[in-house]
Amino acid sequence: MNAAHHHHPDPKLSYNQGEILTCLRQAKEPMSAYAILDRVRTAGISHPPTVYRALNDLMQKGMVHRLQSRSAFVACDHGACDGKFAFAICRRCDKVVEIPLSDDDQAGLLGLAPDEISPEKVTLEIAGLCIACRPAETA
Amino acid sequence: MNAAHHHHPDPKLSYNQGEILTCLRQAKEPMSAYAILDRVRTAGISHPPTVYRALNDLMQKGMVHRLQSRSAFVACDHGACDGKFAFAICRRCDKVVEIPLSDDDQAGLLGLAPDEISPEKVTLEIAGLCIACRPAETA
DNA sequence: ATGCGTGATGATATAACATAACAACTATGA
DNA sequence: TCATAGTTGTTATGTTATATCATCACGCAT
Repeated sequence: MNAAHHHHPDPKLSYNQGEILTCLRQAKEPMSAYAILDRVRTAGISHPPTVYRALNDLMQKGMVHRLQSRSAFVACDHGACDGKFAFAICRRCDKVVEIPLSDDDQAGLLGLAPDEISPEKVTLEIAGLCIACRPAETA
Repeated sequence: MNAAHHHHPDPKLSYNQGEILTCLRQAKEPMSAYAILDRVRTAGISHPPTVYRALNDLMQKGMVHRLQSRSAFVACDHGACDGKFAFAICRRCDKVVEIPLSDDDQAGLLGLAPDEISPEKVTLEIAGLCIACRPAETA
C-alpha cells in the first residue's frame, strides 16, 4: 500500500478504518457502502469487502451506525459510544439527526417486546421532513 | 395466464396480490421477495418486479409489512390495518411478533424526533431471542 | 364493432447492496 | 527462522431492488 503517512482520526483504528471514518465524517450525510467506496478509491481502497469490513469494525466500536431503512451508514456524532440511538431522517434530503435514547426511553422500548421474545437490540428510525425541506414539499 | 379459477383472500386484490398474500400468510414467517418468488412460480409468477409490485400494493393496503432489518416481508396479523406496529424478531429462528402501538406509544416515539425534523413514519424493530430458542443458545 | 384509455401483468435488463472464500503481506515474539 | 495473529487484497458470487418497455384484458364512448 502507499499513503502510510495519513493521520488517523483515532490511534486505535487501522488505516482502512481511519480512511472510511474520515470519509463518513466529512460527508455529514449517510452514505451507502458503494458511495464510500467511490470516495476512498484515491486512498487505495478498491473492493467492496474492504469497505464492509471496515464498516463492521467501526460499528462494533460504536463509531459508525447503520441506517436500516436506507442501507446507509453514518459516523456517530459522539465519536465512539456504546449508547443506543434512534435516528430521525428527512425523506427528502436525507439529513440525519442522531437521537440519544435515555435509559427511560430504552426501558420503554424494550418493554414493548412481548414475553416470548427477550429483547436485545432496538432499531428505531423516524422518517419525516426536515425544516429546510418543508417549503419544497408544497408541490 | 392460467389458473384464473383461484380464489382470492380478499375480493379487492388482484390475482398476483392474492397469490402473494396467501403465500405470506401460509408461511407465518418473514420471507424475502425472492423466497416468495420461488413459492409462487407454480402460480405463474416468475419475475422479481411482479413480486415487488404486489408487495408494494399490499403494503399500501396495510396487509403486508416490511421488516427493514431483514429485508423481508410478513403478512399483517390483522388482515388489513392502517395502524402502526413495531416488530419483535427472534434473531435465531426469525419468529416475528407484531406489536400494535397505542396512541400513547406512537406519540412517545414521534416525540423523540428533534424539532428540525417533523416525524411522519416510525420504524421500530426489536431483535432478541424467542423463548423456544433460549435453550439452544447455551452453546 | 372499432378503437381508445386504463390498469394489471409480463419480460428483459441492470442497478445496488452484501458476503464467501482464499491469497498475500506485516509485525511480533518464541 | 518459524509460527502466529491481524489486516488487507482479490476474485467471484449471492442477494435485494428497480427502471423500462411490451403486452393483455376490460370497460366504454363513438
